[in-house]
Amino acid sequence: MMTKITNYENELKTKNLKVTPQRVAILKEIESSGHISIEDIYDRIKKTYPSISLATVYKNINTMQDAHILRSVKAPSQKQKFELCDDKHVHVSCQKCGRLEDVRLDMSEVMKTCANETGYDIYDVSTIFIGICPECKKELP
Amino acid sequence: MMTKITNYENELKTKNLKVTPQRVAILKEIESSGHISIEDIYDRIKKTYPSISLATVYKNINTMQDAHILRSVKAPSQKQKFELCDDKHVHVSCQKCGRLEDVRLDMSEVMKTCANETGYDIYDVSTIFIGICPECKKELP
DNA sequence: CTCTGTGCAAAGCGTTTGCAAACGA
DNA sequence: TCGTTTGCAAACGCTTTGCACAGAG
Repeated sequence: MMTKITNYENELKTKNLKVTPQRVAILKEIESSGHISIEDIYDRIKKTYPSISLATVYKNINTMQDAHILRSVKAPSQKQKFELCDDKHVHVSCQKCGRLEDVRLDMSEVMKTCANETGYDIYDVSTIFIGICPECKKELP
Repeated sequence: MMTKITNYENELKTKNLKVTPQRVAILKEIESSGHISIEDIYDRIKKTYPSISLATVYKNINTMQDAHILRSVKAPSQKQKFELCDDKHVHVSCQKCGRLEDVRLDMSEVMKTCANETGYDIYDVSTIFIGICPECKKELP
């Protein structure tokens, strides 16, 4: 079975990016959390890699976004978070507690409809459902 | 026929917000443009209302967002923009030229599916399709 | 009259940049 | 070795805040 490290290495090499411990650490944090903010990535990596700089995290997030390895998710009134591009899913955000969850929901039909209506070539879609999660519902009047 | 001004007044009064010329001007700019950034709102209003302050625009955008009169739209690698909450539509963004367009596309079925799968009460959805617009397609290899 | 909203200037914060040293290929 | 990446510190730009005054209800 292929290890994750090897996958990250291939992913980076394919895009002509060098494989550095910082980049691998960032990708590991993003994968293990699903979606995570820059500050949280930095805080977590610093525990095992104290010399890493916040600027390095920023630079790498930008580089890897440009290379379509990562993408950003932004729920209303929350920090930008990042996730791996190969995760095909939508998001649901609780307006009350702020949690952000992944939902396996196929958007390919809607993408086709949008392409037909607009004449655009559609190759991605970012979807965030806004609502109240089951836990918060219990606590409401 | 009811004027727009009256609508804005009612909208604000219903939410216990005072009707000020600044707020009405902001709402007018957002409505006429569909979606617009804070800086653009400020620049346009200043032409007819030179004394308005950027801080006032920020404060009002936040207040009216909290009151669910406005909502924000954020396409990847672009500034936050704002639109009226009563506009039910999705967005399509061209990755090449950056334009953002509205698309009348009904998401209510997808919202139901999401609610069923997650147990959330879903009351809104933010959708941005990413692609290449017809004009930019012509210029590509 | 009272409380909310406005304008200004300053502070705050997240993000980017420039540069020399370190590192990957 | 050569081009890329890192870390640091300073700079930047967007957003928020505090306060005195003005304005809406």
